[in-house]
Amino acid sequence: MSVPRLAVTVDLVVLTVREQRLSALVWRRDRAPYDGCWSLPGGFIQLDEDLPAAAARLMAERAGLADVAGLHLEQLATYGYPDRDPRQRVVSVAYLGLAPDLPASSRAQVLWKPVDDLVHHDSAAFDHRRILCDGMERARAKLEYTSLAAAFCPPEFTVAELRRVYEIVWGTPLDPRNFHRKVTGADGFLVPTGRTTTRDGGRPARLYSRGDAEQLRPPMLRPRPDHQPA
Amino acid sequence: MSVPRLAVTVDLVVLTVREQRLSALVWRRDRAPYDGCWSLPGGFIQLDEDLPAAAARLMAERAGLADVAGLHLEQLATYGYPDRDPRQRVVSVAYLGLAPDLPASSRAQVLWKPVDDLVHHDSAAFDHRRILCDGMERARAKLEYTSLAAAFCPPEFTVAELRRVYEIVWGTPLDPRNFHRKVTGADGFLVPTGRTTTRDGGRPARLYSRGDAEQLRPPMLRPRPDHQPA
DNA sequence: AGAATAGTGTCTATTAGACAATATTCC
DNA sequence: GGAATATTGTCTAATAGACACTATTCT
Repeated sequence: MSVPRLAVTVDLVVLTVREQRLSALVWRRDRAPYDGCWSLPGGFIQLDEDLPAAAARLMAERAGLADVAGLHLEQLATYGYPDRDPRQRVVSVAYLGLAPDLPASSRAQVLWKPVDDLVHHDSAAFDHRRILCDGMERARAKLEYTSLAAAFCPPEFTVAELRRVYEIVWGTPLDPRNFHRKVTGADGFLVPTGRTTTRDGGRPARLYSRGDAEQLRPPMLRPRPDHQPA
Repeated sequence: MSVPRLAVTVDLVVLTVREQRLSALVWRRDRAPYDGCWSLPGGFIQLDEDLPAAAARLMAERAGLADVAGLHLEQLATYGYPDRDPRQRVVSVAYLGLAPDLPASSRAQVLWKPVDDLVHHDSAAFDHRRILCDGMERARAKLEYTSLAAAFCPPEFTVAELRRVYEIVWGTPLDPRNFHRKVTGADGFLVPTGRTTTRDGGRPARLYSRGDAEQLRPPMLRPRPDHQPA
C-alpha cells in the first residue's frame, strides 16, 4: 500500500488585549471559499521547515508580526477532519500567540477584531471559529497556573494593568487588593523596576517587568459562576 | 507555487500502571531504521479519516487495544521537524491514551515496558523518547487538576488503589488520610457502589466507580521537591 | 480640598499538611 | 490477640475572599 500525502498548514491564533477587549488577528477573505468571512492567518509549511519555524515565518509573513518583543508562541492543537477545507484535504497545526497591544499592521487585509464579535456575530471560514475558541480557552486556563498574562503587557507594566488583562481575558472583575497581594507575593512573577508611572491617574503605580517564573503556584483560579445544586 | 504534500502519521503514547510501575505500550523494532530500538505504536492516516478516528483505529490495529472500557484518549501534540524520520518527511500527530491494567496483548511485537527503562536505558526510535516524555508530563499535570487518575483504574476501585496511581505516576508518596479526605470530598470524582473488597488486605475498603466530574477544583498539587533559596 | 488610584492591613472561611485515634478485617 | 489496612477526627499553617484604611498623586 502506498503512503497517502496531505497538505499541511500552520494556522495562527494571535491574541491581544486592545481597547478593553480580547482581540484576535484575522484576515478578511476576498475570494471563495468563504468569501467575506474571517479566517486565521496561516499558510502551508515548506518541505524543509520545522513546525515552530513555519509558525514564526507565517507570524511575520501573514500576521505582520516580525520580531515582536515578548511574544509568546506555543503549539495549540492539530485539526484534520477530511472535509474541513472543501478544496482539498488539509491538516492544520494551530499555534497560539499572545502579544502585547501593538500598532495595527501595515497590511489592510489583516486586522485585530474583538473575539466576541468573531465568535458570536461574524462568519468564520473553515473550522476557524473552533480553533479560535480552543485558543481562547487555552489562554484562559493558562492564566490560572502560569505567569503568561504578562505576555499581554508591554515590557514595563503596573499591577493594575496586569489585573485588567486577567479581567478582560476571563470576563470577570477581580478584587484589586487581593489580586495585588497574590501577584506581588508570587515568587518570580514580577520584577520591580524601581520606576513608577501615573498613566492610570491617581497615586503613582510601581512598574514591573516579567520575572523568570513560568508556573504560578498555587494557581489563581478563575471565579466560578455559582452552580447551585437543586 | 505548488502545495507541498507530506506523510502524516498518528503515534500513540498509551500509559498504564502495572506491577507498581508506570508503563507504556511499545513496539520492538526488527528492521531498519532503528533496528532493535523501541518505538511507539502508530501508522499513517488514511485520506478519508479523521484524526481521532485514525487514533482509535491504530489503537486497535497497532496497540491491540480494541474496545477497551474506560480508555481515555486525547490529542497530545504534533511533531514535524524535517529529519525526524530518515526515510522521508513525516509529520506525526501524537495521541495520549490512559488505560487500566490490561492483560498483555496477543501480539508478540507489542508489549508494556516501564517508562523509566524506556527513558533512561533503552534506545528509542525517531523522536519517540521525547514524545513519550511529553505524554508522561501531560499525564502527571492532568492528575493535578482533573479526575483522570481513575482512567488508570478498573471500573470499580478503592481509594487506596487510586492513591497508588497518583503515587506511581508522580513518583512520590502521599499521606493516605489526607488523600482520602481530598478525593472523597471532591464533588463528582467518586461514586460509591455500596460494595467493599478486601483484596488489599486489612479492613474492607469501599469500592467506587468514576464520577461525572472532569475537573478537580481546587486541584491537588504535586508535592514539590523543596527548592531552598541561598 | 476632593477625586482618583495605589498599596497595606485585618478578619474569616476554606484548604492543605501532619498525625492521633478508632474500625474492621484476616491470621 | 496481633498485623494490616480503612476511615474519621484534630490541630496548625497557608491561602483565598471580603473589605477598611492609609498613601500619593492630579485638578
